[in-house]
Amino acid sequence: MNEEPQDEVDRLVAAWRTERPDLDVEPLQVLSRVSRLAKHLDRARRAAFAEHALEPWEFDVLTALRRAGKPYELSPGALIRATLVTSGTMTNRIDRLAQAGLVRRRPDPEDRRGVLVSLTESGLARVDAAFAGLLRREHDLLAGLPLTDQRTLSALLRTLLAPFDS
Amino acid sequence: MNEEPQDEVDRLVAAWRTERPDLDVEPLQVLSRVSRLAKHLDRARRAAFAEHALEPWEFDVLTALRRAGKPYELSPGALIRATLVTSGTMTNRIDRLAQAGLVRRRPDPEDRRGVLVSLTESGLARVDAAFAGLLRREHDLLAGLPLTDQRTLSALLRTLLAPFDS
DNA sequence: GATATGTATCTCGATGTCAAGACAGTACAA
DNA sequence: TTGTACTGTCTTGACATCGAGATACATATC
Repeated sequence: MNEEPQDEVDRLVAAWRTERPDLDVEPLQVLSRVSRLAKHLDRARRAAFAEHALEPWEFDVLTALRRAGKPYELSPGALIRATLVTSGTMTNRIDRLAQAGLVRRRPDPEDRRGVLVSLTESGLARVDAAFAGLLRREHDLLAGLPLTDQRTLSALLRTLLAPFDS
Repeated sequence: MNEEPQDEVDRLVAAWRTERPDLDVEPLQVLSRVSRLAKHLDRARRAAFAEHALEPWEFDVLTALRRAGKPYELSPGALIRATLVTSGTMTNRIDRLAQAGLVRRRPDPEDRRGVLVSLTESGLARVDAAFAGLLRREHDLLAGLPLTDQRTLSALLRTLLAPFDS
């Protein structure tokens, strides 16, 4: 009845079942794996971006602008919603990206409280190169999973994610 | 052929397909969802622990010790491997947990380079209470997913995770 | 038993993040 | 048109993390 552990979470769950047999630790099977996998993915992404001299936080902001399409321009507020960081963090990020010449800021002509942030030529080139590299790496990470399984997986994850994004 | 977007990742993927139709962005369907879900989970965990006056990083260390079973004692190296942080971070965490009276340090009698960290009475009580609370919350987060789907999901995630943990 | 290599932990400086709050401008209702 | 609540952005201070390097001890090889 007891399977061989195949990853750290199997070992973690087995340990809890020994220590706290009174608790239902089934949720960990899913959620601990999500957290641990995300941590590993962060590291892999960091390595992928290093080839293009980009930090993950820089990439996050630049891709949000890139996805917006021409003229690659969004407000700080829109960037905050896209990246799930606080406003203080975003101000700081935009400052440093502007200093690096990857984005530029201009006042929003329609709202005098507002600002608009856009990609520079250099920012556009860098994010396009880094994104292609990232996709190659991510493709390799998923190589062990048939496409039908990937589809199943993303559908199940979507169900969990939807309540947060609504 | 185009489905309605149901979460942020659906929108993100659709945007990429418009902007970069030359790239295969299928990997994002899985991996972006993992990252985004992990970010939301971090927030939910933070809220759950706040009820027990614990930070997530404190919980991570305390549960690793708790899972080890009596006498709830591990080396800093073992804690590093369990939590995926660097040695400098772990030293700092142990310092603060010791100061808070939740763990204690003693020299390893078998290796004079080493140290052993163990839960105090107070640390044990706190981690047990917080863990039970966390499981309740995580159970609720998964309530929308039938158990068979949860099993499918964890099996697929395990496949992705196994290479990292080997 | 001397030397070289490896392991365990800690120290230190730099950095990115968050939370709370300040401030300017907008929207809406009385 | 005046007040009130709200929105968008930025500032500040505290803090957890990382990476590189230092130190002490252990292990292997000759």
